[in-house]
Amino acid sequence: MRPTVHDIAAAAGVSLATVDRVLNQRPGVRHVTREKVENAIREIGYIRDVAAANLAKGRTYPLVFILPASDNSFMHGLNNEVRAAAARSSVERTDIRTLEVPAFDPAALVKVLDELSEQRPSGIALVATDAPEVREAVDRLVKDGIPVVTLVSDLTGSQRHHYAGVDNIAAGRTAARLLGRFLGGAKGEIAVLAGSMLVRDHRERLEGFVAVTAEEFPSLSILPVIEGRDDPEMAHMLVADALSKKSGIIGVYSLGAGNRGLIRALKEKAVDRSLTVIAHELTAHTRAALLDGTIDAILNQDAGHEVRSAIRVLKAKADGLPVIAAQERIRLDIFLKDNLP
Amino acid sequence: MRPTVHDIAAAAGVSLATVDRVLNQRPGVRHVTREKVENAIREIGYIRDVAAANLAKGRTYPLVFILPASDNSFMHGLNNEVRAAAARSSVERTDIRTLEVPAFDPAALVKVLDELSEQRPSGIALVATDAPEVREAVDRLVKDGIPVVTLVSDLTGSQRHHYAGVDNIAAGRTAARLLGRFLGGAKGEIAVLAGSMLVRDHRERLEGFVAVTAEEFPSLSILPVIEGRDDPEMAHMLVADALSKKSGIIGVYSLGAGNRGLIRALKEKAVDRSLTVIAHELTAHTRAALLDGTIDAILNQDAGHEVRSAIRVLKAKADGLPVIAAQERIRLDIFLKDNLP
DNA sequence: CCAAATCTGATGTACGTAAATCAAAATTTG
DNA sequence: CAAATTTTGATTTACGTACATCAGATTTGG
Repeated sequence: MRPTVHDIAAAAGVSLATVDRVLNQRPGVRHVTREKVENAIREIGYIRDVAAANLAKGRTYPLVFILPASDNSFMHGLNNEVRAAAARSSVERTDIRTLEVPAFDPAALVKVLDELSEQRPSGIALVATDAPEVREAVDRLVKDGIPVVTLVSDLTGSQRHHYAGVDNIAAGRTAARLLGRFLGGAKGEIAVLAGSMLVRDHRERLEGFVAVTAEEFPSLSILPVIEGRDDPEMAHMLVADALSKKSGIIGVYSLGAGNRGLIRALKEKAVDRSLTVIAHELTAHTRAALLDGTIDAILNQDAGHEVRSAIRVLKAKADGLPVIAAQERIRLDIFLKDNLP
Repeated sequence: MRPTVHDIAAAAGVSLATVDRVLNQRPGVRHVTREKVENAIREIGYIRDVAAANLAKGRTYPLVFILPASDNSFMHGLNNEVRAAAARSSVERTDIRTLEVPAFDPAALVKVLDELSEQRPSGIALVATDAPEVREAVDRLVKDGIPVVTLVSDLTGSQRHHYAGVDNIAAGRTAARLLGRFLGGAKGEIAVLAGSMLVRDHRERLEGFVAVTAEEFPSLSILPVIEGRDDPEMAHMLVADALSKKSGIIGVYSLGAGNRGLIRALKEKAVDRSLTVIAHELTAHTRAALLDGTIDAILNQDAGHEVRSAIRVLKAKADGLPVIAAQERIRLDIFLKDNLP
């Protein structure tokens, strides 16, 4: 049988009330007594029954998700997953609130973060915009003892407790190797479509992609990055233009959102050419394009896993509990035609 | 606030005791009264607080994992993950026992399953051997109300509640497409190394592999399957032999275990040839081979996820709770050099 | 219509922890 | 050394559910 608070009291030779004071760091316990209790806890290997504790406390975990107000499939999907998690709130004792902030706007994000520090939620998950002032705001929250996890896009150098997202450098490298291998040593140009070089995840994907292409596939040359702002219309225009002008393009890497426009451009301009195309994020559009052969592979991060992982980690941190690292690692999904979910 | 049993009692105009009798399907409630209570439950949207219920019951979930006594890295890994889960037992209220049965031995498996039906554990997870008598034994357990999930290898046609493993046909198809694309239209022979055609997962992988190769890469011809019994020594011998005799081999698909032997054979016999190799299961050996270029891609199923998923599902089924389907889907990991964990 | 059988209500205890109250003991301070 | 202060103990209630007991009510069969 698992030891209880009573066992601690007996082992330490103190009363239940004192054990409670120590466990919940309430004042009114002499240093020596506190140590006696702490030793007893260690010796008998007591683990707090979180379920019982939460029941007694009537505890819920107020969590806040801060998402960018971007109008693309991926962010919609992410939003849906947060909503789905919120629907499970009563069972999971969470109370999830979503805040939308303008995309690519560090100041707005900082403002929201600072306001949250007043309300002291049990935890905060945010899609980070990579800027020094955001880093500082996050560090302030962490210093205040509020668990913070970054979602999808990390904030390197900050004190955030955890990052629930994929390794974007690895993603870019993987894309490069897939593209290189699929092209089988052919010589030609590669077009790269990104959202914006101002977001860290896109920069990292590009970095990885360029590195592996240069190292291992020297016959491929990467054209200057096309920045489509994750906007289908813009992506369509820019890609169509590039395909018209450059006849040497044999491959495309789309590392951001706005793939709807890319796919349209490919269908218009490249029916006769056999381009090899790798894109990010599995959506209805990219899925169809993968199935009809317009796209050759899709790299994906599972928004549902990211959201659930963020919640698990935030709850664990709020309770000072350990997390299962392997479980919280967000994997890069590689989809070919054959292994679509 | 979330409704409680008291709210049901008030809403239905009955006593707490009657509500309890209905909720826990105890006898002594007239049909009309039962319906009144059930309606109230539905109307106020009552959800049982599982944590409180488990606390009151002092409930633990005795779970049994039945694993084949195979001496390969994957099964060792699976075993370790079960042990790791068992170590978390006190926190998760589980009581996990592992039973080892001889591999590929339906009779032994059936015997164990039938014995378990006496002990009535909260749930059973098994690596299924594909045979009619096993199917029947599983169906008997399910009929008895014991939750059963298959692990790694499914038991199609049985009544098992869930399968915690990858889609092996999709895995085979994916391997074929990767291999075909990596080979870029070259003409030649493909060697396939399997454990045994008596296990369903291997059969399915082969089936998927053959289908896609035939459909989409007609320039590749698949040699008769080499059955290495998941044994490194045997695999080494057979593969070395094949490589010596067949100079037309340009690719290898290893769909089972025993990759240690395969890798050794490749290093001995194919240093001068540029073979494209795809293997299953990420182990220390295959990882090293991927990094040094001996293997080009690894398809993997994450044993840790499979075990944790099986536990979650078994607990949920034992409580009659729903599962998050997307969360329990075991994904096929594709590893290249660049996205290794 | 009455006894027997069946159903329902009222009540109390338990699970492991949190949190509060009040009394008693120990310690510190003047 | 007494008073003030701090520390500790004892006890109670609560969280939401499970489960048992016993008394009272209702229904059923003869």
